Amino acid sequence: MPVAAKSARMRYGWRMSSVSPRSPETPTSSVPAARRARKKSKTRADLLAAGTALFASRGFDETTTNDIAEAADVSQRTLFRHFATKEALLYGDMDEALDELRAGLAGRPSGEPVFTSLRRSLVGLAGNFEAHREGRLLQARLAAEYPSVSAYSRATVQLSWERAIIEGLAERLGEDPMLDPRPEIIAGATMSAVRIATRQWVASGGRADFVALVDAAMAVIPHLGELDLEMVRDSP
Amino acid sequence: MPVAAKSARMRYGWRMSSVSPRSPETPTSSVPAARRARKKSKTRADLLAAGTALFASRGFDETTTNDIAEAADVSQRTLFRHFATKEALLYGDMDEALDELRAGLAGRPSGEPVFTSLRRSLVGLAGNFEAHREGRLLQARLAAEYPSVSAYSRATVQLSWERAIIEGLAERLGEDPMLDPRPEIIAGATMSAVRIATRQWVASGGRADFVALVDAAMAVIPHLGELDLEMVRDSP
DNA sequence: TTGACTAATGTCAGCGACTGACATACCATG
DNA sequence: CATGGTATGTCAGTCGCTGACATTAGTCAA
Repeated sequence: MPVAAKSARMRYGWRMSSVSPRSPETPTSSVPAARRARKKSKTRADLLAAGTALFASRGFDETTTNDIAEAADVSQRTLFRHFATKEALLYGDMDEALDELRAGLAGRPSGEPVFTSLRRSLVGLAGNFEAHREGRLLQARLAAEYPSVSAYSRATVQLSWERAIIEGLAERLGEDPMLDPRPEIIAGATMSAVRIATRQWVASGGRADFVALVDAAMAVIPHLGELDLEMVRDSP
Repeated sequence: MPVAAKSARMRYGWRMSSVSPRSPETPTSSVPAARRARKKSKTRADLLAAGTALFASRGFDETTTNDIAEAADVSQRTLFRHFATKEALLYGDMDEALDELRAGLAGRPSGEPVFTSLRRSLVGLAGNFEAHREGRLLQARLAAEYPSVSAYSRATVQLSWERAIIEGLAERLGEDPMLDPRPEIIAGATMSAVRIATRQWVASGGRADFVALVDAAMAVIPHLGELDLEMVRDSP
């Protein structure tokens, strides 16, 4: 029961391309010259599995990178060749989610209203969360307990989503995101919506409907302007 | 010229209350029993000054915490008693900005429209930036160059502002921020506006009018709803 | 003034994330 | 099979950061 961990680390975490395990072509035959890639993928997958298991049972700070490497039967050095940081290892399966988000945004029909496109794209993210419920819940719980995990989530994982949204929206709007502030502003509001939805989803133990939660939070964005007229809070 | 630093560290950074240097009561007399506090403040100030100077001349990763401690003529252990992390030392003068933001929000008249309150409160932040131009520019430049600094800025500094805004808005709206998503959504959009404004301000070398920049970015928030109707981007 | 009390600092040993350098094993390819 | 490149192992080292304990020095009451 590490009391909100008094310490922890974090580095950024980008780079490291190495394609995710994915389906190795076809179980057999086809392209026989891929053993090397398959072994590499396996090493990565082993590390991911070992890390997840240890983090879940012991906690984040309580697990050393050496523990993980040994559990995966590789050297610590190999671990750090696959993952830039300990945190990156915890979020090692997040690339797919990013891809789905990007693809979702890019795939929306041209004439569709912006917020509709955004909401529909987030369905992809939501689906990914439900498809990896246990892993996502673990990540969320560790982020709630360990500051370094929380920081990594915000500064790396969520930032990558935000950037994907900014680029996707700018593309749809046909504007340069460095000149038109709207994509970035919308992305900021959207990330808040995603955090709200995630928090509620985690609180429900992953049983709530993620899509509905995101939609509910997203729904308030277009109505923010109405608040500008309200003269709230007359002291009772 | 560290090429976007290949490595760096970060921990969270909260805790550590120790009041900022502020005015030590009165130059003389008054409360003579405060030498201890003054010395502590001086140590902190020395560390801050040493850190700033070294970071500016050598870079962030290129400066060790030991370098800073020695430059300030204290032990490394003392440095870490004053600042939880190396990054927290770089942002050691940011508390004032947070206080101004909080106070600004709390001090706005009750009947004032929400966005007006927010914009006026951000004037405090802007003023703080202009009052500490060199320091803020250094922080921004280091954040652009070193991932660990950027991560800390996002995950700690900006998060504290965001929380202040959420709490301030919830208070004004008389709502529980855990039930009403609007404060958090607005805060997310606002933080994007602040980042946009900061980026432009830094690009201008700190010469642009920060208040005007924030206002310009904030101005689009109430009009986000209009985007929902647009059917943009008909391929040319 | 003196003598406890305690807050601030120093010292030291150590943990653990991460890295560079070099060696080795192994798959790929002509 | 020879050649080459890539994934991995080994090892030593850096650096941020921490716990434990000793020391210094304001503080405050008698």
